[in-house]
Amino acid sequence: MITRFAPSPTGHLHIGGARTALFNYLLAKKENGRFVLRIEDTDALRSTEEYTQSILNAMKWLGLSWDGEPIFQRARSQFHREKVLWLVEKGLAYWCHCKPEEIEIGRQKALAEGGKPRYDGRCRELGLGPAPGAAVRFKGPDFGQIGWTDLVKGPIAFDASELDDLVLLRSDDQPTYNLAVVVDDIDMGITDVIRGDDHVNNTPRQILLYRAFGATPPNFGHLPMILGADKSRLSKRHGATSVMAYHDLGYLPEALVNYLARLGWSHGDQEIFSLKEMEGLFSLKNVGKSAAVFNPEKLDWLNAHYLKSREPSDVSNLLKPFLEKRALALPSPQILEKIVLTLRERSKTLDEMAAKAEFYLLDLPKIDPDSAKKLLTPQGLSILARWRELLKSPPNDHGAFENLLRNLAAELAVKPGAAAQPLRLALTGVTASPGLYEVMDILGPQAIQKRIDAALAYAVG
RNA sequence: GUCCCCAUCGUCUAGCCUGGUCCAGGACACCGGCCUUUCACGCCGGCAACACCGGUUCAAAUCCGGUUGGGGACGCCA
Repeated sequence: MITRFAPSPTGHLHIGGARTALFNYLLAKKENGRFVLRIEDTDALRSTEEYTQSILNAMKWLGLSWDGEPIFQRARSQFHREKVLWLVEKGLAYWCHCKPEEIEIGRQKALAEGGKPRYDGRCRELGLGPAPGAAVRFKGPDFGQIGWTDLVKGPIAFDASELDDLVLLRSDDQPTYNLAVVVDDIDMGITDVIRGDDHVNNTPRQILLYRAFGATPPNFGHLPMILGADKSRLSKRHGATSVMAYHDLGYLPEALVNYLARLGWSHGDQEIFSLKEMEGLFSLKNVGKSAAVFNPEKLDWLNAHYLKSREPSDVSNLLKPFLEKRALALPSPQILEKIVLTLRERSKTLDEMAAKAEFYLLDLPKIDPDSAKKLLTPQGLSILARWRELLKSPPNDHGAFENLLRNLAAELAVKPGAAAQPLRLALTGVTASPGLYEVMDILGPQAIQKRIDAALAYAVG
């Protein structure tokens, strides 16, 4: 089995493309086949080197390694051209001298009259030859059915009369998508073409081309679209759509891969899958037929899960760029790991974790004014003053702090929570934070005193 | 408009092929509770769906037909 992912470098790798790539990758792995990458850069105007690199990077980040070197389609245009000419020679394609503008007018008219816009084939039997501005069209059948058993959707059939004679070679001598895809898929020995739903309409045309070339068509499988919350096709206005945008937001590749896989595919009730595990489990039989809505909350949940289950040292390293982006000084690896340990159950993304880490890394935390108003009251300040005394020598384990807190609460006749909050505000600047013992363990005795002093001064000032 | 595809909780889905074990299971989200120095995490519990109509059958989420709704395609883009 040989599968392929064939993106056109006219944009960054997006969510939909990534899932297509993932399913092709998974299928090849499951069947011990090959997964190849082909860059469809035949649209010279819109294809760029930057996008090509961006797509390759995104694939690597996701862990979707391909076999062999990527194939660049543009480099093969001469080969494609020869194949077109061969078709003309065999009488399976013909030169068309129609002006694109004229055809466009006919198309608009047909659409306006409620019909299906299609080329009328007027140059078909004219026996025209090459000429400036001429294109080559495929000579399709006039009747009959073209069908296949789709790997995900089951039997699909089109009437030949629905298909017009598609252009194979543009008037600028460049091969078109449908031609290049078929020629390359044959040449590369692709056995299974797994792609987006939006290609179903191309499939009968491509099957016809396979036949014209005397080749057996591969298996086709069309994956349902991914939709936004409003059920329309996922696009920029639904938020981040490029894979690397999720990287920048602080998502882990395994979370995104896991999420994308479950968008359409399932294996019973299981929700958590590693890429390796899916490689053994994947099957197109378990891919649904209907479109799926992209749900960022579930992605968040998965990301939080992986943030918690990955090695803290790994997470520390991944977190560094996000801290740097916030211009925060990096602590020692040991301290950073401790910080991660206190934050990973409270963060959905690395970026959120970096934001939450700020109070540790700043010289003094930013005191939230509203919380200060509530907590740095005369009573709060006296509690804080007591803490200042008590913490001259900070507790050296969780139990010791627990005792300190309970004793103080008893002495002041308040609940432990009430005794703790002023200290929390002094140390972290906010009222919701990791456990106070863990925070103090990370800050160390000097910073503790400094922060308490600053909080006492804050209230006074 | 024409053609193609799709239709189970708000969302992702299991079940559908091989009808009864489904007054429909899991997950996210949401709501309640427990735990608790705050917030989270975790644990426990709850809310919530077979689009509609007809047919086949002793029996339909499951099979068939239609309706409605949604998506996609209709390029000398890919």
